[in-house]
Amino acid sequence: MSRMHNPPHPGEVLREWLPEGMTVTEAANALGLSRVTLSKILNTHAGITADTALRLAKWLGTSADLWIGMQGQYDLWQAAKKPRPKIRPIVAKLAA
Amino acid sequence: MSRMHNPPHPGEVLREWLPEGMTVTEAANALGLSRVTLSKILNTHAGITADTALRLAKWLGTSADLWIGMQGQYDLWQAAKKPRPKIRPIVAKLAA
DNA sequence: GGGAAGTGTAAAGTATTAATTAACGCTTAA
DNA sequence: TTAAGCGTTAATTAATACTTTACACTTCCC
Repeated sequence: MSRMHNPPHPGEVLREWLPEGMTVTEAANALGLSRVTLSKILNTHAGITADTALRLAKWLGTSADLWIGMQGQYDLWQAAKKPRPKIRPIVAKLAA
Repeated sequence: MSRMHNPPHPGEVLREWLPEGMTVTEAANALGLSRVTLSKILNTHAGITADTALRLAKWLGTSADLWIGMQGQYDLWQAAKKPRPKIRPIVAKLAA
């Protein structure tokens, strides 16, 4: 089902992965990103791209999937908040 | 693990969900998208956004997750093909 | 033959978003 | 007081999705 309400922004989660005492500047350098870009992500002002997910995976030893999946959940949740035209289900699913 | 090599573009998969005989034009109308946009998706010339995933979910009775996840896998695979600076793992994970 | 419908694609325009570098003001620690 | 780190803004560049309009092509049907 993959239910989840109000999934966290990936940046919040990434925060928890940064080793104690590591500066944002250091992390940005390690990832080959600018300090501004990483700061934006960590403060939920930018999202994680496929490219960034791959960098995080290499750096942290996680799957890239983890990050891209998290971003997807977040995006879906945000998009669901916005108005959208009513869409009629293609067929009334008749089970019985 | 979520391993997958060469994951299909979501548009290819969407193709299979369209009922026999339904025209692209009809499907686009049902989804509230322009014909051009849907055609691009089906021909793998555009991706599926969170908004589009929600429309597909409503229309087809699937989860939105399915589509956004598929797009994520596709994006990751494409991104992985491109060059990226070498990134040193943060710590050599010493298990023993 | 000739029209109508459906399709793929291209072009032009709008909007969003991620990325960069440079710069500013703030806080904290030496 | 200086230096480092941080968050944030601004200006720029680059993608990408989406729209409408338009064109060329095929297929089907009279």
